[in-house]
Amino acid sequence: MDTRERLSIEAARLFAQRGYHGTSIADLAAATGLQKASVYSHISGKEELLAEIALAGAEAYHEALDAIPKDAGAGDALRLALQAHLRVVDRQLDVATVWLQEWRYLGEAARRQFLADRRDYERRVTTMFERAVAEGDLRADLDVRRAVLAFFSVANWALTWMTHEIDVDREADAFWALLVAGLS
Amino acid sequence: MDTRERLSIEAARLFAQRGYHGTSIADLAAATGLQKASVYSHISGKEELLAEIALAGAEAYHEALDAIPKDAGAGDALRLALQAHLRVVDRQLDVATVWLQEWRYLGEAARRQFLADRRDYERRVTTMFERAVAEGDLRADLDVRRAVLAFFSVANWALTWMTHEIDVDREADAFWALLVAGLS
DNA sequence: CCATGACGACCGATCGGTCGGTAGCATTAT
DNA sequence: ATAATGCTACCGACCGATCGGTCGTCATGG
Repeated sequence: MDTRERLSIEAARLFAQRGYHGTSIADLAAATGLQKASVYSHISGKEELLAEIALAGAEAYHEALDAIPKDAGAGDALRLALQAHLRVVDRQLDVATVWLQEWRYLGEAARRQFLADRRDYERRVTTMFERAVAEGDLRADLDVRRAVLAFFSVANWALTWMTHEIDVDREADAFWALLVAGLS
Repeated sequence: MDTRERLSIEAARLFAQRGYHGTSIADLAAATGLQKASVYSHISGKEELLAEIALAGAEAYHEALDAIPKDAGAGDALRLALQAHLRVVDRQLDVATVWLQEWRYLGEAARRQFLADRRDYERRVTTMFERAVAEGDLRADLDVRRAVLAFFSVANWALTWMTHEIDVDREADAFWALLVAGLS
């Protein structure tokens, strides 16, 4: 693995653990076994790393949605979407953490890109809910806005309880079943 | 309002907005119209403010639960608990944000206290779920652990969409109804 | 008269970032 | 085949700015 890639990975780890402002370039250099000055042979500044990680998060979520079979039923596609989201959280926990918590420290340009990507992602899931209602897989009188919020609530809160011991796909299925069937 | 209280309020606002490490004592002094040195007439250090705000969050959540009538049915008590939580988010958005996002920068002692308070809070809600199942207000085969996680997912994700235009109690009721009835 | 709170000046440490220089290696010219 | 060249990654030393925090002083009001 080349040095540039190691910098990204270690930066994601440190940003997720100590926060963007709580991580210094000296910390990052130490974590990669470099001197501070050497870090700047690979990056133009600290914020470049944050932007890169945040956009990598968006890409991961979008790609996870892309992998859902096009011929899946609308209801089942949502179950797979929750699986896809939780898989990203599990396999790229640091990136997902930065994506959720540290994006607000992005500069103007990168922040705009981030928000656009996130809005697209939410839009795709919203469309899936609308399809599921239209196809009769979900209640006809469903409040789609709140349903989408509930979906992302569960999906994003997973950051706080996710561990590698968990069977992610099973867990996602169980949560989806709970949401679909209701508590009563 | 005395100076010490203004410091707490402005600190919560700044910590919520820019993060703990992204907020300097100079920022806080400017926000309260003081000189940096004067801030230290009221606090012993930056971390004291973070600890105070984090513990204030815990207190707010616990008090909100306390206000639920003891004679409410177990199922209805959970609806009221979601109301109570969302009311804290709405009325003390800054404190709730720090409680959720910035607590990890607490020192050892304060962190332990924070985690204990949060565990107690989760325990109280878990007990309410168990009662609701026992009393037949929720499904007998309910997976309580996942149900509690779903509850806190929705409750805590509210930070991201809460605005003062929203009728909090109605919103909480609508979300609770959605969780109880399910998506299908 | 004295306790409190505000203040300007200052502290050592660390921040993000820059500088000139060099070791190592591949490409090219002789 | 060898010497000169160019390039990349790395480094120690350093930059001005800012960090959290301290000091001695002074004004004010009970």
